[in-house]
Amino acid sequence: MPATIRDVAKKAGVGLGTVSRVINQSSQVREETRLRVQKAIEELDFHPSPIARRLSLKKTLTIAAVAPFFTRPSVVERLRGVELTITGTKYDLIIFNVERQERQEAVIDSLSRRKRIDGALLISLVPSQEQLENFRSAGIPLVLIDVNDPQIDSVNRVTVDDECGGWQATTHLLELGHKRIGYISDPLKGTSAFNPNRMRFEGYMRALREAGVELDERYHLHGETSRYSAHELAKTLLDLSNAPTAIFAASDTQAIGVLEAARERGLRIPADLSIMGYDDIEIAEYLGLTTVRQQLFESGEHGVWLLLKAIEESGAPIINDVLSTEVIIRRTTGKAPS
Amino acid sequence: MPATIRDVAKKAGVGLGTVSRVINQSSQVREETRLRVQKAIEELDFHPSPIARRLSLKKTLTIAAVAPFFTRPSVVERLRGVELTITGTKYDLIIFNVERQERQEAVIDSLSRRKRIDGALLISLVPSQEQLENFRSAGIPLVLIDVNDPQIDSVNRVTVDDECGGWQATTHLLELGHKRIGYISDPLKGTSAFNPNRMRFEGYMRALREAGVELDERYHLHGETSRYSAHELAKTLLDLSNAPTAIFAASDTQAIGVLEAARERGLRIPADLSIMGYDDIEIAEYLGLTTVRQQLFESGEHGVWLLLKAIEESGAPIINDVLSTEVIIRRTTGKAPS
DNA sequence: GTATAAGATGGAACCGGTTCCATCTTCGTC
DNA sequence: GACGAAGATGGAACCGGTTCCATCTTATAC
Repeated sequence: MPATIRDVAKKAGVGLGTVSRVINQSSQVREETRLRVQKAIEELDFHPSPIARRLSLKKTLTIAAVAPFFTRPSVVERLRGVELTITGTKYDLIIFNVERQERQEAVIDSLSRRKRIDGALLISLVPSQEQLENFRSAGIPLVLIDVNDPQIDSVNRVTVDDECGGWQATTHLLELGHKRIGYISDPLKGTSAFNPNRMRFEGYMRALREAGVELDERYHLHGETSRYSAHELAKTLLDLSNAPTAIFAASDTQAIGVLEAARERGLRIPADLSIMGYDDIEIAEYLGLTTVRQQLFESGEHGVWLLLKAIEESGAPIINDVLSTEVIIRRTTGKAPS
Repeated sequence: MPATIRDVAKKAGVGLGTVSRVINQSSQVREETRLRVQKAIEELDFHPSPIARRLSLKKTLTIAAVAPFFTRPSVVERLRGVELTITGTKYDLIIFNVERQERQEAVIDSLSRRKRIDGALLISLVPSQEQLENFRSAGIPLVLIDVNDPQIDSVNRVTVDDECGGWQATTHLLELGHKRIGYISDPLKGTSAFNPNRMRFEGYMRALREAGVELDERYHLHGETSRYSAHELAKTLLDLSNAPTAIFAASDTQAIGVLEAARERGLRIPADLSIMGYDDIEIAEYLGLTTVRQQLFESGEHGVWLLLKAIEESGAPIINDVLSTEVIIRRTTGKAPS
């Protein structure tokens, strides 16, 4: 039977209030008493029960992270940031994997019920207005990571400046002398209002505009997210008269499809065609893919900071923390063919 | 203020014991009373506090999974199995990421302190004898996933039949007509006693023996786990007089190094050289790498089953659950050159 | 109608902490 | 040395469930 605070009190010959004060580093204890209690704690190998503390504090000291954990490597990296940051705080982290819509609803509903968690992080998931309202009325602070929907307001968020990312990628290609730059992405107008692709595309356009390059509608193609779809779209681009000399894909996965199409056409990379991805997933390094890196790990870290602040300071302001992006230059981009 | 069980009791005009019985589906309640309580629960939107329940039950209803979460994609897949299986039970899952030795110690020590968790899953991590002893003396059931150390005994485990995997891979190559089959792996005798490579190698040898193929010592090379090291080792193999016509690498990561070496030497794959990996990581599919798939998801699933059994039936026997492997044939293996 | 067993119910005590308030010490001041 | 303020301490009450036991109801048998 593990020792309780009362056992310690008895052994040290003090009241239980005093033991509690020692555990919680209260300054209200005389040094001499503190040592005596400390000694009893060690002799009994006493460890306070986190559950009893939670009940008495009326806090769960638990934070939930909800994410489509395994579908995208980027999410794992974000979670790594979350996990590492929570360690060293007094909070426990419960991770929920959400691969399907119905599970998302079930998980979020169960979390917004009172008394299970002190706060939640939603990663790469778009909650409905109703779900947001449930959290609000339950008084559970929320932080969204990687959810850029402008409709979602008055919720703490950590987002990436995708417009800037699109601009950086395009500018990198422009600086290499490319004028005909293709763009392949997911559909810009989907049922989901959450669309980082829209922002990347805006950045792409701004870069071209700033460089005084004329826009050519034929260069922008949109299909589903898969590599296969990107593969087909890339072939369409390469078959154009005046085909692009560079292609910017809105994700590394799609860039891989483009790489395959180029290989199929016998194009040398980057001599004949430059290719840029977006995300810097693990395979990117192996493939030597030039890409745009988001601060994934840091997004998790910042998310936890925001959440802890929201939990501990009830009047904390709502923050939208926008992280910057960075071009990672590898072997798939080079000077434009002259 | 959320409703408590006492509020419900008052509202329904019953004692609190009765409410508790209704919540816990005890049969000891008259149907009529049950309905009355049910109604009060709904009207008050009452949800029992998991924390109070835990304190009173003296159970944490929490399970920990400890894993080097992000270093290997295979671990993520195992965790997926764990997470999905725990959902739907009454337990919460806390995940700990362990990337360094010192963190492993800190995490495991803190977990084996009483009263934090009801059970733990250690994934792809080798605990010390002392750590095992700590769990045992704290009465916390343990399941090891992907830890094949024969020294570790009397602990529930989910392992993979690596000997069989090695045998299957080698047999696949033998069936394609290869006689000179190289083998590249991590060092077989490391400081860590945990060595699936050893078993894979045993399987490789058994397959050769059974096929009546003579062993050639020069074909077995060992280096560190990286792709770069495998790259170098592969070149050594390919430079042999009587070079192997097939190479079996003990991991997909190492197989990628072999692929690079083959490309560097201008070898056609699989016409000139067949290559097999092990693990079936995500990139393997993209590269068309023939490999050996372990039941990763299932290993997580089985791990949870074993753990729950150990938690709920105190006399449950120790089990070592060995999962089988499967060869995934893709494009890097083919008939031996004649 | 009564005796008895079986079933349903109420609530005190408990799980192991925290906190607040009353009480007791200690110390500085004149 | 007396007095008041500040500091230290003890412990009851509480957090919100579960469980056990005593009590009350109902069903069954004769």
